[in-house]
Amino acid sequence: MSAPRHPSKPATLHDVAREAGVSLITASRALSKPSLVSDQTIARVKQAVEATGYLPNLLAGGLKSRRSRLIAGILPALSVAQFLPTFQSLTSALETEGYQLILGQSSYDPAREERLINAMISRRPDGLFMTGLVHNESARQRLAAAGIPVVESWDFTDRPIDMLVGFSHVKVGAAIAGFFLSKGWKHIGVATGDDHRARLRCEAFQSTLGREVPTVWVPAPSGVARGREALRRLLAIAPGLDAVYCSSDQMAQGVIVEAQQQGIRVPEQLAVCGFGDAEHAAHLSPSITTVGVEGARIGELAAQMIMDRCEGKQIDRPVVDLGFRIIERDSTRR
Amino acid sequence: MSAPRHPSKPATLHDVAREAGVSLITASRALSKPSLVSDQTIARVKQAVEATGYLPNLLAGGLKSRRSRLIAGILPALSVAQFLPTFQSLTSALETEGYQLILGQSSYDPAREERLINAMISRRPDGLFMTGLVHNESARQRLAAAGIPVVESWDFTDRPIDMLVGFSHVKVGAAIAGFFLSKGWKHIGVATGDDHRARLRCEAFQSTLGREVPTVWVPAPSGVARGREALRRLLAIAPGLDAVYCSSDQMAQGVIVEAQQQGIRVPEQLAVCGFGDAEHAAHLSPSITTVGVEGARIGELAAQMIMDRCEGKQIDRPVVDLGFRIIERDSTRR
DNA sequence: CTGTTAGCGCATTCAG
DNA sequence: CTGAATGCGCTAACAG
Repeated sequence: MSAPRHPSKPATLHDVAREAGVSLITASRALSKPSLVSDQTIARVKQAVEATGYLPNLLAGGLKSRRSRLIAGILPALSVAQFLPTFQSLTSALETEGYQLILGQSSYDPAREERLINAMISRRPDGLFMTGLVHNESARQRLAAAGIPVVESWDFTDRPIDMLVGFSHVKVGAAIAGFFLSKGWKHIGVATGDDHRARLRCEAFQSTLGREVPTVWVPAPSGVARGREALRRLLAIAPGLDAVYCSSDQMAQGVIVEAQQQGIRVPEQLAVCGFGDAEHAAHLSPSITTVGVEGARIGELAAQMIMDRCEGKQIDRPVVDLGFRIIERDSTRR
Repeated sequence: MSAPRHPSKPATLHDVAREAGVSLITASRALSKPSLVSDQTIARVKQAVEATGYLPNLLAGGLKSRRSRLIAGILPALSVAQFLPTFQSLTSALETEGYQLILGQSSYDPAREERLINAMISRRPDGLFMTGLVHNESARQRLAAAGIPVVESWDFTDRPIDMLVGFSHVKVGAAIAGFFLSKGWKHIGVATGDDHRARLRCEAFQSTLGREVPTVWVPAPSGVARGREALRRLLAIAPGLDAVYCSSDQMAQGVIVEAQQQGIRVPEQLAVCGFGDAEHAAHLSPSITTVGVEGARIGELAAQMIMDRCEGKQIDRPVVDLGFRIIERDSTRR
């Protein structure tokens, strides 16, 4: 059995000040604005910190200073590999400056997303990072009203709530279609997740092709198993298929495995293109043609923009289009 | 250019109370302890909340109530796929009860881990979730002194700081060795990450085999590219290799790809076993033999244990060994 | 069921 | 360079 523990109350700045023989505020300054305090006093205070085992209470400090040094970060789900580099670099960049990330998962559900945004605002974060755009109007207004820096990402619009770092999925879809057209492939299919951004790419892909092509939708987040399933379903409706665009590299991998399993040679008989340039894409056999996106850079830039704004700086380019590039590898070279 | 925004100050509970014509505390209770307030008053307060656009300030509430409803969660890096199901379920379970997770990345660095733990404690979280055990003695004491529920995970010891949900990597290593021995393979090699838990498995693997075997270490986190590199290095030092244990399924996949590339048939000429039962492991060709671990369950259970303790409940089983199982698939069937 | 009082731990005034 | 007073927004404790 494990019982609740009732430890002695943690030391407060008050205890430190008493131990050091200085006033509360001097202790406070010694720790957070040392330039205002004599070296001697700083030394005494630091010693008192050691002696008492003091750790500051950032909640209390934040209440008065209105700076929580907390940044909210919302993504659909941690299991979506695409966003990991973004959140990894975002979290790292924040940590080095003493900020921490509060994580929220919206599960691709707009209602949950709105509840989550409200819950986050209630924590008075100094900023908020959103994967995707906020479409819900009342959530947009709440965020605007909160008056904190907000970075939307992984998508594009000229009118973000506040700031944006991303790229256009419409352009991605069109570029992939252009690539497919340049190859002269005739029997094209699509295996795609059903989330908003994948839909944008898919629609642009088809409208650039100038026609509808056989398409299989799978629930996001799409994985290897979904990719295998998708190819089976695609072949059932389009037996002569010779090229597939997949909404993620995980799906693409599933499609490739399923093809090989069925004795269909990739790329000779079936060309496959993914999206996201996942870690493994370059190292499989065949290596996967995909769309490279600067996921880590998104997190880095967003962290910088949010923190700069927290320092009161102006942001020269509040809307950044990082673009993308098609990375041709073996899965489409024949 | 994007300038700092200066919005009208957000509504406080004070504003709500005035709008509703009740006292501050009544408004507070109407929102957080409705059973103590008449339905009529609740209705008036809720209306006032709508009218003012009020969102509670959980920082302020937490300061007084000593309940931040914040849980700290520390992992080596978000890019380590193994821990994703754990953090996904942890975050979800917490969110449904109004708790949020503060994320920290320790980068497999003990010094960073300690700084991170201190930074987290400064936020006065109601609980802390650790991936792995806390080995640093001063960090252990800090955590014990903080008096909050702490769950260590993804490893095993009889003497955790507070609570534990995990399994023994020593037993895993021994079990894999037993599996390899039962197969009668003679020319065994190891491709492993250099992190603490992978080391434990590797040592137990070799000591159960009763001898040292050719081993290639790669820096954690290990990925597909590292797996390919590892097999090349292994073959250089052990040309007759016929079975490899890999410390992750990503590594295993890399080993398999590299083998196929070199014309080595898996499993006929080279048996490959991974660890973690990643999503893709079952769906590749060949499917990957691996060690299944209840990653999502770890997060779920940990969330429950932490939240129960926050409610003052006793935890019947503060140390839970979830075990593991070897999942034999095609990559070792010959 | 409702209200009054007090204070969580700290940082921001203002004053020496 | 140091200090005293004040209050951030909210809830616990006690009273009606």
